[in-house]
Amino acid sequence: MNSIKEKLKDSNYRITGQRAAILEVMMDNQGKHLSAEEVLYKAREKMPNIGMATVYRTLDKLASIEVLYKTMFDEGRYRYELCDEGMHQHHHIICPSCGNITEMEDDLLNSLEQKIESKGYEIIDHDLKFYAYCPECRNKE
Amino acid sequence: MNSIKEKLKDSNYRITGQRAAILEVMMDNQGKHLSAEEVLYKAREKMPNIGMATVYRTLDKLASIEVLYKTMFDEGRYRYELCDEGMHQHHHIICPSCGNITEMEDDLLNSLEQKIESKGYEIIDHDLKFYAYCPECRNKE
DNA sequence: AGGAAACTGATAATGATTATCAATAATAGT
DNA sequence: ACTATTATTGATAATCATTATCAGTTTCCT
Ligand SMILES: [Mn+2]
Ligand SMILES: [Mn+2]
Ligand SMILES: [Zn+2]
Ligand SMILES: [Zn+2]
Repeated sequence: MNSIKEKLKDSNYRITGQRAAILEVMMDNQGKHLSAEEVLYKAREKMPNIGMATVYRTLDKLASIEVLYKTMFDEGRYRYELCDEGMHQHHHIICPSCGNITEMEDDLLNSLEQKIESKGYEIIDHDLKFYAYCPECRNKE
Repeated sequence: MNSIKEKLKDSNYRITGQRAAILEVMMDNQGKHLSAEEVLYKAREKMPNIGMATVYRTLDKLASIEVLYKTMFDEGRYRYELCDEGMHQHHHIICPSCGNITEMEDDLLNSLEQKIESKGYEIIDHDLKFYAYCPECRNKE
């Protein structure tokens, strides 16, 4: 949280009550993937007058300084979650039947990344989604 | 193209002039990632009265029977391309500086997929994007 | 050919995100 | 603490991609 405030200051971003509230929401919900609307409602519990535009602006700013990931899980809206400290984004497994999202902590993309870097690219991050029926949904068949 | 028509019939989809035109556009542009709007304009060269709604409907139908991939490259709109026959979607490398998209033919996700399947999932497909500065953009620094 | 069912284009509606702008609040320097 | 500068805010309107509606048309099976 301290390093987050430093990141904000480094980018000339001021620390306002609204931003603190949104950060709190994201930290209270680690592991979840929240939409902007969900963040708005949760933030209003701490700060009733916060507006939608501020939520969007803040989420985007926090994503731009790598405090949050901003991911689209194929439903036409972005979802946000706290970044993993110091590593690339973890992978997601999405069940096309029930919609549940599971996380995968292992990276295991080294051979692919080596191949890409050997062609002269400089990798910043990656985004890997698996579409897979989850064990529960498979049992229902 | 024959197997595509069979896939359409199997799903009770009729083969109309509009759909043929859209399929032609996608085949004329293999390797490209077209937005619905781009498909509309190219399809109108073959069939001037085709409407936007038909393009959206057709692209979605073709994606649902695995003739097309529908992918969002973080610009707020979907893009479509012909599927690779009989294999999972290839990977994409996106340059955050110039926006160019490169393809990667190697799959190389076996160890990850094994791990997921050993937990009881049934993998349908995956979607892997690398964000990486391309060789050209790196030279400009 | 005949008829059920699928399809079409024009248009309106939706829904997420972004832009605008006047009022307010956070910081840096005194 | 006071002030000037500059960033930020909330309300609102605007944008833009995608979907829904619906009456008229086309496909395709028998
Ligand atoms: Mn996650
Ligand atoms: Mn591709
Ligand atoms: Zn499931
Ligand atoms: Zn580039």
